[in-house]
Amino acid sequence: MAKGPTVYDVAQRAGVSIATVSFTFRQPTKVRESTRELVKAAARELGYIPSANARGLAGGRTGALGVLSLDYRPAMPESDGASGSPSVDPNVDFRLFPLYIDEVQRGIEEECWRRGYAMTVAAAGSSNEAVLFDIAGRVDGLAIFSGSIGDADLRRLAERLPVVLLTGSRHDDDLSRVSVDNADGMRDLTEHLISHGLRDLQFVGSIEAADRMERFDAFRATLRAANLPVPREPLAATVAYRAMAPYLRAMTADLIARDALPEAFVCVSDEVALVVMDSLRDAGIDVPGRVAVTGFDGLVAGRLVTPRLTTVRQPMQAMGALVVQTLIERIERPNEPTVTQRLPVQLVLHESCGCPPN
Amino acid sequence: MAKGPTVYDVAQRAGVSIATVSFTFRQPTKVRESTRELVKAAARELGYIPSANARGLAGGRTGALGVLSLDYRPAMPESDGASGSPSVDPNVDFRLFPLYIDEVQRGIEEECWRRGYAMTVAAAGSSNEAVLFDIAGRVDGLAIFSGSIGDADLRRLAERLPVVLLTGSRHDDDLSRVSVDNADGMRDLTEHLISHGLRDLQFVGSIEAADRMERFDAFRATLRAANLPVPREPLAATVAYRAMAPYLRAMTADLIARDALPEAFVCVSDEVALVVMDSLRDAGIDVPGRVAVTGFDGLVAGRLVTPRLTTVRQPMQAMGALVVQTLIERIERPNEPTVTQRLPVQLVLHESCGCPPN
DNA sequence: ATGAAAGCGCTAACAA
DNA sequence: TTGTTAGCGCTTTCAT
Repeated sequence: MAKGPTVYDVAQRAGVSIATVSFTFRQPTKVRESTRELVKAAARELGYIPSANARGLAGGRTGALGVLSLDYRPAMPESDGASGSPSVDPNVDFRLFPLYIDEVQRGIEEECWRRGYAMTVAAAGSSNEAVLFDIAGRVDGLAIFSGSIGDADLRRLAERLPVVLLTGSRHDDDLSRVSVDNADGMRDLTEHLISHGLRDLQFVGSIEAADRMERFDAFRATLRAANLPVPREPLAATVAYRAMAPYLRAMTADLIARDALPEAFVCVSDEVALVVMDSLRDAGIDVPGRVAVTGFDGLVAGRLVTPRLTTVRQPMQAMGALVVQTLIERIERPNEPTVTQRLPVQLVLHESCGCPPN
Repeated sequence: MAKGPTVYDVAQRAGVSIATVSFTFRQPTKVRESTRELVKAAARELGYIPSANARGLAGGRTGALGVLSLDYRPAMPESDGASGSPSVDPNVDFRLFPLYIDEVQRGIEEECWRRGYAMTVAAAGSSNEAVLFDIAGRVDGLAIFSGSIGDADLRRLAERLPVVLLTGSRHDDDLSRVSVDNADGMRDLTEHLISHGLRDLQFVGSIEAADRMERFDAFRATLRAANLPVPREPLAATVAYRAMAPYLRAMTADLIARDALPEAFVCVSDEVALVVMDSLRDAGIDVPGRVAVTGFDGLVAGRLVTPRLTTVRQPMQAMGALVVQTLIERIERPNEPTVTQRLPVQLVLHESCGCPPN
């Protein structure tokens, strides 16, 4: 283990120059087959593993892509329905089901390796500035879930290396983005609910992030076009992520107590929808009989609950892959202009909106 | 973005030598405060981000740790209980709930950043040999989920850099391991079931991996000690991971049809237990009334089902942290002998074993 | 306290 | 086809 054989060792053992060793691995065609075999044999015998550092230094690139992900710690405290008590140990803070970010990250990971890049990850939550710049210094490009770092840091990073943002649609900066057709999805979803004959629809969840705002806007626009009452703002519009679940439960209970339930809860995300549905069930409210509930994202978890969650599915895996492709393109052609790419979404109808089981 | 400022640029701008720039960041005390500020200012103005490659090359280390994880693709095809039909789109292959590996990986990630290391990941499933050696070349140490790569590759890697295996307890090699007290946990669990008056216990699941074998052995030993019938081998003992869920469903149905259900299914893992419970529910079999079911691992998902799953919780987060600590120790002191560390597990009693709700 | 200079292991011209 | 050689950006003695 001590030192690790280098090109020099391999070259010596094979009786060739270090250039030949390098060529053998990087441009095999430039080396006569017999020589190549010789070198490979020597490398194998020595247990030679090329240093990515040296390679990167010489080549001016690291061969790795980085991901800055959010630190979604405790996911939604679901109850199991058997009791009203919280079903999650407070000392266990792991997400209850795979989130949006997990699926996208998987897409990134696969595309990375497919394209010959390594993937280095950092959860922005746990990251101080040092960590941030450490990872920036060791990758050729950075995929950033928007919201994971501050604007100032973001700008500094983007000046130094290719950066692609996941979601978010602000236009006051000049960054590449991969996003989805939030408005289309929400319009389709809302129209579908209207087609069920529902007229009193409430939007639920924080809309601080730009893409969530798009959803809310599309929701309103669709209601307006249908001459239906248009809520001025969402329920729980500004509640912080960590506080969302308890807030939603209290809110639901309150609406029930006041007999003020709408005909449908149009939730900004599946995570929100799942909590809302669970609260309703705890209270004995029939979904979708008494009130319909919809989500947005298309998490796997939405298909495991009863009734299954009607939602808008984002092509998360594809988004991850597209981020990587975009990053690599910018690495190879740094001077191209930035791009915002939107992927289509898909309306997924299940029972929570009132559709019959299929 | 183009080139990125280097120490030389910063040095020039600050009117000092490159050594001073380096010292400013690595050994600040060696530099007069005024100089330090000067350098830092220059660095900030230039947007200087140190190259991890160059740093690594010079320092003989990369500052990153790697993780080789398994490529658990389609998790368990659970049904939602509303219908017998599979509730998962075949074109969506993301795990249904966070697995053992996710929680351990989170522990690794956190400890990595805490200790100032970056974390690079590779899913072994998608990895050919090239990927394997690529990652090996870019990290100072490797955490490997056992089973993710072949023995030969494992040996080669271990010769070249510090390696710690997660779980698995073979003693025919000389590798460091982080594992848990599988036997203790299974003994406690089995004794608990016996204390419920259960006498006809069946073990379910593959025991190919060493730690799973330990669980089965402890299960048998405990039954033997209690003078109860000891199954010679588990049900589904050799079924492959991907084929497990359908196999279990068929198996359960068959046992029911033959009226051959045991009094308890002691499952090798929570994943197996969840499928078994779900199949039983689909068939209208009462758990734990007619048959008790237990798991092993302590996945979050086990607390979300009804009845909640009695299981043995592994300290997954702590395991991840310990792996990193062990790795770092070996990096700093390469000549220390390898170690196998076992962490204690905890019996978690819920309703699936027959305990009353708490 | 700061600078000069020698590498770290590899790649890629350029030579031969 | 293969070898020679000049860096890549940084750390780290060793001088000053």
